[in-house]
Amino acid sequence: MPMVRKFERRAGLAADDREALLALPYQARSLPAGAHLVRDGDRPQACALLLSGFAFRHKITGEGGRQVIALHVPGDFLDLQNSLLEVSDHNVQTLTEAEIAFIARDAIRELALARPAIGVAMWIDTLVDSSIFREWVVNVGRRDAYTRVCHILCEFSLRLEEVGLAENHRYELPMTQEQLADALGLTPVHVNRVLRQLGEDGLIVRTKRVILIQDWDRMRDAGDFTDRYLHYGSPLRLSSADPRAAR
Amino acid sequence: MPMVRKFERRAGLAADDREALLALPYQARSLPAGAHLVRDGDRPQACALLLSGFAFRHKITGEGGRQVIALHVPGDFLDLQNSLLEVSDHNVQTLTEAEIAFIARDAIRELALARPAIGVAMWIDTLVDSSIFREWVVNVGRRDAYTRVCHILCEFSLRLEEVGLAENHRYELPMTQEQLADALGLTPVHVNRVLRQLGEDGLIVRTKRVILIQDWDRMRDAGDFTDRYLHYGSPLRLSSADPRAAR
DNA sequence: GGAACGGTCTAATCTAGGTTAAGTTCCGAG
DNA sequence: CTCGGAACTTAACCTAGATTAGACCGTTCC
Repeated sequence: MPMVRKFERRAGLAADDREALLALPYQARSLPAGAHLVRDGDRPQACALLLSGFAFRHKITGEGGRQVIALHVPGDFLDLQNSLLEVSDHNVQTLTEAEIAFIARDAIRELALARPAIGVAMWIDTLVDSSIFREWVVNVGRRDAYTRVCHILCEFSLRLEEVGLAENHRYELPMTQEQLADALGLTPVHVNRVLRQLGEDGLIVRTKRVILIQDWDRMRDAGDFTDRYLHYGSPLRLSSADPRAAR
Repeated sequence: MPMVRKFERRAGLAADDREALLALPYQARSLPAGAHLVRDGDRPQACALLLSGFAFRHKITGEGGRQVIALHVPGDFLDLQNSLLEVSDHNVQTLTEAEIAFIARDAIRELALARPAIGVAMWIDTLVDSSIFREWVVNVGRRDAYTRVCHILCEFSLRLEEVGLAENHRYELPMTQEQLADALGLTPVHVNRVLRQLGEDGLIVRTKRVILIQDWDRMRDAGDFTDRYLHYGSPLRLSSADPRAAR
């Protein structure tokens, strides 16, 4: 399970915590593209872990505009926050066909209380999500369209590489240009213009939906991108067996 | 301590957890407006709790643009995420003169591990922060300037009321128009235009920096605002003594 | 008292990105 | 094989908000 690996890297779980995490009862289901997992206003009873495929979170404004808030790749928890907050404040939907493990809210909460190291690991997971939200606020609020598109393509490249779905900055973009536009606060027309421009500028090559970033350094600069906010590396050392926690 | 009250409302702490939370060692300091608490790239060793005054978080883009990511009111933890993530991905600064309690990173982590109910309460706190980030992505990404300004003024009204700093939708805005612009992804010039317009439309009255929302319902509609994302109300029942956690 | 300064306000002009409207390409279904 | 629909693409035009440039405060500090 990639999720367990991610937790271990980030929070350094002890063996028994690892067991407990894997012992979580879940129900796996396969869902088609576009399936709704949580709707704004719902009181969800289960929390979803993405096993394969892609999903996204979004909100709809009063005027009917849609803002995509997050993209999720395999191994991501889709809505850990719904285990602790009573009513959902946004929608979660599959982007592609996806396999999803549903874990009961209560099971998550109980595990977090019974095994604090796991609680902290899940907490960290949501903190990294937060960090990405913050970067998206910046992307959408203060970068021009060209930079913005470059930035998100860089982010996707790293995140997909992390789960083995990209190699040498080459990956299949799991979303339509319209969805991409909704993630960037732009119109599909303009996203298309920028993508064409990126091709002409020799930054990317597109064939269907696969993106190849030709020159990572130039792309990173063009996208004002650093990976700091993704919080890879530098794992914490925390576990129930940690001596510092022994009191 | 307003922070403890907030936690109790949200996570329903037991008496001994309450004690432990209050027993956290801290160092209180008074800081002038504009003081830097954390800088992007830092490895902070302490976590700050805002006792009085205001603070904000922001990021600077490569082109020098600034995006304000969050406003914090008394009782807010400013950077709980820094207790668990190694290097900070953004800046935190006081907005006004402020009293701040610094709590050692390790103390927070140890408490979260030793008293899972408190860990969960802190987790919830960061989840609510997240929810606000998400709303800000939407605000900045998909709402026009007019709606955007109304929305943030509504948010501030409720959040300030929550900590006793607003009454009848009347409060002192703790930031300059330039800072407001940076929070909204707009220019100060345009923020000024919109504020004037809001006055002309009879939605607000401004005298110096105090804002009075004259007609809350109209303002809420104009700002496409709902308070769902602030996650007030509906407390969870969780504590170390919770029978469900006893295993 | 006045100089310097940070904040507010305003008008004039400009442009990045939105809007509208088609055409095109690609598939899957029948 | 061809029909229908969704995604992509492009061009022409338009507008919300940016940019630029000052004027006009208060207030603090000589």
